[in-house]
Amino acid sequence: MTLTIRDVAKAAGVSTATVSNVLNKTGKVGRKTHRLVVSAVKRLGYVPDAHARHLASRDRHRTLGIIVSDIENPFFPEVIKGFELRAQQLGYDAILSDTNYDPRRTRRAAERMMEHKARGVAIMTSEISLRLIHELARRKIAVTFLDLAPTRAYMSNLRIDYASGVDQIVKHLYDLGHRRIAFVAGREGLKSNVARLEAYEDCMRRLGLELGPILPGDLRFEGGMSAGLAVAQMTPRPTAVIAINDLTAVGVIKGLMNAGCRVPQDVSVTGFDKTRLAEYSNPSITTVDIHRETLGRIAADALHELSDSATPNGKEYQIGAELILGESSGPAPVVEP
Amino acid sequence: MTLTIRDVAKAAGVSTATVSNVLNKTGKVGRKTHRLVVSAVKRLGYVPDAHARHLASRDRHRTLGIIVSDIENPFFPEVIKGFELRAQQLGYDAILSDTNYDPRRTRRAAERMMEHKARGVAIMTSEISLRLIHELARRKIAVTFLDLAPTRAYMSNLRIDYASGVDQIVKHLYDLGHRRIAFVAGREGLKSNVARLEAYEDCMRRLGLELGPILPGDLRFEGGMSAGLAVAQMTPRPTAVIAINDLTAVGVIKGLMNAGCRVPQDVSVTGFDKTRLAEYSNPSITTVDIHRETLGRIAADALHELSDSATPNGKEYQIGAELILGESSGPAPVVEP
DNA sequence: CGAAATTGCTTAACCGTTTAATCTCGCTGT
DNA sequence: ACAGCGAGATTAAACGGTTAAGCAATTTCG
Repeated sequence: MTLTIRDVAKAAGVSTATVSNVLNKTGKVGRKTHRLVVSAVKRLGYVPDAHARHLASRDRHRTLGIIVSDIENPFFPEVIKGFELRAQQLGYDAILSDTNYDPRRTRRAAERMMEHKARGVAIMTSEISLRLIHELARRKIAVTFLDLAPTRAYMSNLRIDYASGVDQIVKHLYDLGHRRIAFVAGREGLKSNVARLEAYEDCMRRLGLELGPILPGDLRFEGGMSAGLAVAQMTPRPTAVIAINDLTAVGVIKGLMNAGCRVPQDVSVTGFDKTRLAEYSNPSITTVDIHRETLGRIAADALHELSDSATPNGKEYQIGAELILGESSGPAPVVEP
Repeated sequence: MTLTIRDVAKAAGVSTATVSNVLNKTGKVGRKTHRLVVSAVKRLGYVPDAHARHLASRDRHRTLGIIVSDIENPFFPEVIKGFELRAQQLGYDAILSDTNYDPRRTRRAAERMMEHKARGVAIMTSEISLRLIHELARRKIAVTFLDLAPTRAYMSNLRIDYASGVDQIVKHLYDLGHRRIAFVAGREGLKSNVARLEAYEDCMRRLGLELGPILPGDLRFEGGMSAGLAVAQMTPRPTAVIAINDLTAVGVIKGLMNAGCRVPQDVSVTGFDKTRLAEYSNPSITTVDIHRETLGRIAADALHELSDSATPNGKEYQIGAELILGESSGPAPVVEP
């Protein structure tokens, strides 16, 4: 019924093996025959069956998977894009699963990767159980994690250089004359958030500055807004606020403005992650870009390397971060007498 | 080497057919044997090979594809989410391809769908050639389009109700007392943009209003900003601006503000699409939500229906739109003497 | 009680490719 | 003229499942 390699073989007057050799460019086919086959393929509009291919050749055709927690989170699409592009370049078929923060769907996602006989899986969510990780390891499926520790066999770790990002922000503010620098935190459970907070504390200490007030946040607009309101009423008031992410920063700005503070004239505000929000909010936000597309690309590279080498030792990769200047940060206000 | 159904069969002391029947819940297996098999599967940690499954049973295991032009465009992630979720519920495996507006990659995407023997493909990009569409049709692969016409066999169309969305915006502004309402356009080639412009003209006419100035835009921040500047300098100045999308609206607001206009006291501004931008920009934007997740869900449903029925007649589906009130629109300023 | 129907399981062919092993020639070199 | 050799093609056995057909044991029923 469906068009198979046999139909092509018949049409070209050769065997299926020859057609296969042409399709896979093994170079074992003579010029004349090659032309015959190619033209038959064209004429019939033949497209090989991916499943049959995968099944018959465990090595030539491979797939790489990526599991994200929430495709709606603007962090991920760029990562996915980088991942897919690189995977494609390396000759892999890429499949994506979204867990939606749901353990059941996370389990399904991992199963899907196994079912599809993925060579490697980039796990871009922290909500994954050890059981699943072990199951992947047992099948010798390469894995990359995001900001997690376990660099064991078949596992590499992608570390985002939050410290450097935070350093750049703090130094930027310091250079602008800010000394009282507040911090609006995110969720305590999240490694990435904790890392940023620690980097902040670290950097402040190194600069010999007193730790500014550390306010709670929720990674959302609302949390930022109440933090902004709180900051506006402090005495002495911090002259700068470092928010855990852009969305929080937008909230902080709104809160400050509602309380009558000008940004950045009275208070400077910075974000993190360089979302579109940072660029288009009003004022635009000074933030940190953590090369997400690069992250995706490196994940693919890492998986490729792991699954390719005979001795699959995990590595640690660093993803850089870069300060992006916006309108939300400016010189510290001159001290009142 | 890899764990196969034969290993499970051996471990459970039954035939592979029985294992298969248990796995597929055909109900042809006795209770005792069933338990035996299930426990063997658990014990060994067996996961069936998706490729072999697909190959062996062309009907039980099916996949649905979705092709988007740019996963970074915040419009798509939600659509994808709705699509994947529904596809999963209907028992399909969903695969995604991103074309990045590149015809070559669009071609690859379509080929991938054919290789994977997708039952249906939701095409969420307008950059697709007729050749490709015909190739899909020839293979009897169901297809859904976005705002395109050709409702033929194996093809359904998803129509976003832009008219209703625009109507709601115009009426909302009208009710607020606005009479001079400008429009900032997008790209001329895009159906969706044209539809919005036409709906605007239509609605203005029905309300007996003079068509406000129609300014060029580029779907981007910059275009919006220069439009905003332009509007600020007009006499008489429009009291409201309808932007083709949220990003443009943000630009318009920035432009207006830079020119000394207050939003919404002097000029009201509205967007379209309800992106995060609308919610978090300052002021937040009055916009139109076009239920994207629903769009994805309906796409999956449509494909399911097409590929399932014996007479695959294309249908037309409507996706609703809903006005979302923000801070960027308010009562028209009182007319100066 | 024996034939017929039902239940539960196995056997083996098949899905559409790839690929190792094998075969067929036309050439080379002696 | 002939053994030896490649290049180029074919044959057939996988790959890991599904499923129609067949068979054995048990149940149903006249």
